[in-house]
Amino acid sequence: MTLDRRYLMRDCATDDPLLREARIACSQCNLRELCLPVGLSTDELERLDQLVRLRRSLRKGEALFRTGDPFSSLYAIRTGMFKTRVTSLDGRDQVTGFQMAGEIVGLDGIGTNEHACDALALEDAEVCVIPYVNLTELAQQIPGLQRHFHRLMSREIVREHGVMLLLGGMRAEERVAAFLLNLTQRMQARGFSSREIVLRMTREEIGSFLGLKLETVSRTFSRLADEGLIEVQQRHVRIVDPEALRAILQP
Amino acid sequence: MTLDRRYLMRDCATDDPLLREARIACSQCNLRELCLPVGLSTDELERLDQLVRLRRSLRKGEALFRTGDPFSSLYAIRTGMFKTRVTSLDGRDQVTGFQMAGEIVGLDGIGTNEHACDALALEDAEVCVIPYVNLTELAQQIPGLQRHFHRLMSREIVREHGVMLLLGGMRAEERVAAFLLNLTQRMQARGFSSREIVLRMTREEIGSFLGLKLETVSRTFSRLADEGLIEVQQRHVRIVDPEALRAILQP
DNA sequence: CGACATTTTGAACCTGTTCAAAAACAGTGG
DNA sequence: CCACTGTTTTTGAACAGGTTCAAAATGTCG
Repeated sequence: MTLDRRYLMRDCATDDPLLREARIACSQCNLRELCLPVGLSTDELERLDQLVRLRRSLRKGEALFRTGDPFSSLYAIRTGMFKTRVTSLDGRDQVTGFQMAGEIVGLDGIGTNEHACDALALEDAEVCVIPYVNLTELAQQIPGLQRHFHRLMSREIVREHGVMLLLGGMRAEERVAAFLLNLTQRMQARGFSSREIVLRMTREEIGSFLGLKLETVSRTFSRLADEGLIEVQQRHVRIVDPEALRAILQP
Repeated sequence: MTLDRRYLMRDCATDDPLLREARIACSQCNLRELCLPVGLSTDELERLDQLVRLRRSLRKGEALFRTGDPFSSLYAIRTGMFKTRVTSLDGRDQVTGFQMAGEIVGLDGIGTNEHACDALALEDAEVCVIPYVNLTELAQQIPGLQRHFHRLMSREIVREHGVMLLLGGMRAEERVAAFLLNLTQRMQARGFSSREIVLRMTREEIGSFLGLKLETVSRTFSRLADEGLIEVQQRHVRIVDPEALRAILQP
């Protein structure tokens, strides 16, 4: 499952209209081992191609959808990183996750037919549009797709359990270590170095995700750097001692 | 949608074997407006009856499933309250939710075919066993059921977003207020008083859910009681001033 | 009734927050 | 290309909310 790194890194910003036809089919996509097509037969994959016909390009900062938007589609991220966030009645907000290539966003909208969070592009990005009704129709015919879709949602639930564990009990240093390790792990699964990270989000966004203030995130980075576990230069983070970082999580 | 309160409160502890045949069909169940059957036609409901043929009784403290258990079924809670919790590598655990009648547990297992959390009965309880493969087969034939099942999972994701918001940013008093209001709301939807709560969990379990220590939970209860917002006698909580409680969440 | 678990309350402590200011950086337009 | 403006990041010092440790009170169950 080695992916073509150059392809993933290619410049995906375009001046094209908001929506345009998909030029690359799921069956040809090099994210197919990570994305919706996982486990489908060649035959089934071709039927999936029929479904995912639209792409959408976003500029940095643009919203893929916002809380209250009518729900119609899921989105598979092709390039770029997103954040999802919820906002409480009194205006405080909480980043609920950072999503990258091959991951699906929009599942929150199925429950009420309205999106329940904002999804914002942290950099120029491109997504495949998966109309939900078409997906369910197809899933009705392809049990494997049905099953995979359920798995996807279940994994999202389990991922959130992990975040709750982090937010509920860990201290700042543990949260930051868990965050970095999680990022490297996911980058690695996409064929990138497991040591070099380029953060696409601000300290404040990291803090919001981790339940910390931005100053605490910054200080924790500095401390980990002082101790020689990482090297930090703005948004470039180099994991110097992954083992020590892991050790923070298993005292 | 008023439910028969006496029925919900009935003593459900039995000396029956672990599993036994369901005597009450989904189509007859007075939780049908809350549970899996929501929105199904009479005809479809009868097919659901075929699927949910087993019941399981649990004693207080017993596990419905544990992390690592092979996943085979979802469970619809008929009576009794449950908690779900995850445990980190170093043994700390986090309560991820409290579930009550009409709610579905076990969705965490779909992703990996193994349960990813523990589900424990906080009191004597009874659940309907919903074999997952049968459910998906039926969902394949009944689009409405398929849709409803997706909604169920999506709502769980959104619920967890709310918990993340709570854990990430709220202070102790807000967390406790949110917890109490959420409980009353759910009790009310089940035909109970929205003012009287009997907590089925310890202060420690509440604390674990809210990301607080048990002492903090206790102190916060005491403070809210001093201020006249609630009355606390051990596990009996009476909401004296619901508006003031809500006001805590919208400063 | 007695043993054990749960809850309450107090006081000292600590981690992360708040407020503030300087430094580094990014984007803009001349 | 550089200067300029606004944003992001770093760091310091005082502060506060929640934790920790401890002990008493209350409740529960055999």
